[in-house]
Amino acid sequence: MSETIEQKCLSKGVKLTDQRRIIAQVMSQSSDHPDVDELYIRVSKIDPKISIATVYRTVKLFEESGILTKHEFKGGKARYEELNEGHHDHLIDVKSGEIIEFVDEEIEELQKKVAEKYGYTLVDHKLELYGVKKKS
Amino acid sequence: MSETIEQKCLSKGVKLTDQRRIIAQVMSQSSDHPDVDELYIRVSKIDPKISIATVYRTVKLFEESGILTKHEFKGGKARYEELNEGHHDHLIDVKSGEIIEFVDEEIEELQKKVAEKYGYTLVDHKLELYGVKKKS
DNA sequence: GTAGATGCAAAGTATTTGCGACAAG
DNA sequence: CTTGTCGCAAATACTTTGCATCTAC
Repeated sequence: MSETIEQKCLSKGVKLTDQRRIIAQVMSQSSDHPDVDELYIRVSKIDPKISIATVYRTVKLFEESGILTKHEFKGGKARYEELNEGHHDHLIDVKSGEIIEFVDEEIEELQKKVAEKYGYTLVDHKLELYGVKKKS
Repeated sequence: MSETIEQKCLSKGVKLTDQRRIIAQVMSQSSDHPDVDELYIRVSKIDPKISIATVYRTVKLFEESGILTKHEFKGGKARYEELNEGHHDHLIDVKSGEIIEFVDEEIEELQKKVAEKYGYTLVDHKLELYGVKKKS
């Protein structure tokens, strides 16, 4: 287990409020990739007085602080995920919406090479695979 | 040169109106990846009476008909591009916003393999590289 | 004590839709 | 003719913001 979100807030100078603590806790416990509405529903169960504006403000702040990462998958709302040391990409089941995380070093390397080829240094990338489950 | 957008409309049974013809023409002549606002500005120069609702309806229709393809790059509005036989991905200059199209067969292959590995058939994918230009 | 965070409601964006008038096939 | 399209404005969906109040440090 790496640093908790609370520890990250401290080390990055992000003030810790009750609301932020709750949002951090919910995100840590979410292994899916909730959108803001879903996150709001989950935090509301812990503290019903939290407003959706605070949830929006907090995910944005956490994203800027490198605590969460934002995904904009096809045709939907922005979804968030805790950012850990291990980078990964996503394989999305187009039928069920299920998301599988994967890492492929070979692809990562090739991406860098492609950027180099055009005279760029890769600073970020987005790879999403959309698939249908095979009959087995 | 492959089929024109107008030809594609005919073969796909999409009714051709003046507005659609103009939008098709503008998209054909656009080598960048305009968003709806930008597209609206361009078509308005040809026919100022076209409404933005029609532009939205048309790009959606063209997308569903496989004539245009939609991109949702980071933190921006949806942008459209004419869909040709040649598939490609995008390398985006994070400073200037410039977009470079590229193809890398090796990456394409690896993507299929990754999907297979998890028991999926790849139906679509999205690969965007974000980079900064190297000093030369 | 003070700078920054919160809740609320109002304001912004981007996009979609209902409807009566109109045009393509 | 008849079905589908257009323009308009209103509606929707998601996200941001102004402001008065409150809270972490």
